Amino acid sequence: MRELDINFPTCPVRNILSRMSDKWSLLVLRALQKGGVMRYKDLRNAIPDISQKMLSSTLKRLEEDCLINREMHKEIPPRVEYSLTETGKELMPALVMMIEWAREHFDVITGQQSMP
Amino acid sequence: MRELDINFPTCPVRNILSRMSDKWSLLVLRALQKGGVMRYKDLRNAIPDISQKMLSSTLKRLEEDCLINREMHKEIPPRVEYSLTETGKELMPALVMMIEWAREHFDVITGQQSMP
DNA sequence: CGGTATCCTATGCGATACTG
DNA sequence: CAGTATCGCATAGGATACCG
Repeated sequence: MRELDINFPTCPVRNILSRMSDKWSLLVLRALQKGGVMRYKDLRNAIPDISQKMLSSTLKRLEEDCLINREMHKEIPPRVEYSLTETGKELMPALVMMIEWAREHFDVITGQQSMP
Repeated sequence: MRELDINFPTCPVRNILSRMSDKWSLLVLRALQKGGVMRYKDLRNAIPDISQKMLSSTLKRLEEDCLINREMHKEIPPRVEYSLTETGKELMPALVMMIEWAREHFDVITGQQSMP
């Protein structure tokens, strides 16, 4: 019951929200939820317009934040598999709710003005 | 059952998520959920480190997206009240879930590395 | 295949000053 | 009180080339 801390970066809400507020993280998480265990290339196919650079850095960030697992198989050619961690999976209900909400209200939200 | 559209900006999920992925929108929505009807100054107090410029532009964007109401009372001095629309309120369960998740997993997520 | 490294630019955002 | 207007910068992110 400490509703006190509203300062960034110690406030959990501020801190975590700031990690989600980038262009690709949520989309990568969603792709992994739908795809299960996925390779780097699978993720590029799932999100065609993400650049290599951004996919790499997003994956690294998510791994550091313990939201995804990265399993490296030392073969030739190399094979790397990504999947959600338990922590990551526990975020999914909230993310799915946001996505459902987005689908339901898309027309209202985008109706009045244009998205550049 | 059209799971096909993954292109921005026509994909509802891509489109809506991109609107949420800024520094302040979710925090403003959360403040309005906790505070109910709030004036401009109330919001500045609730989020002390937001600049006037960003609060203004965030509010304008949220209003255009039909997530908040802006009610202008033509008095002197002026009084402007902000509140969540029905559409905005319907997003709250998902946002609250994300916040709960953030609180529960804050330690795990921030444990390994430092947040600059 | 699964990435880095480098360069470059658009823009999100903050600070400050001003206004009806 | 509730905002604009203006300036300036840091950085998120794209394009391209290269690597083990």
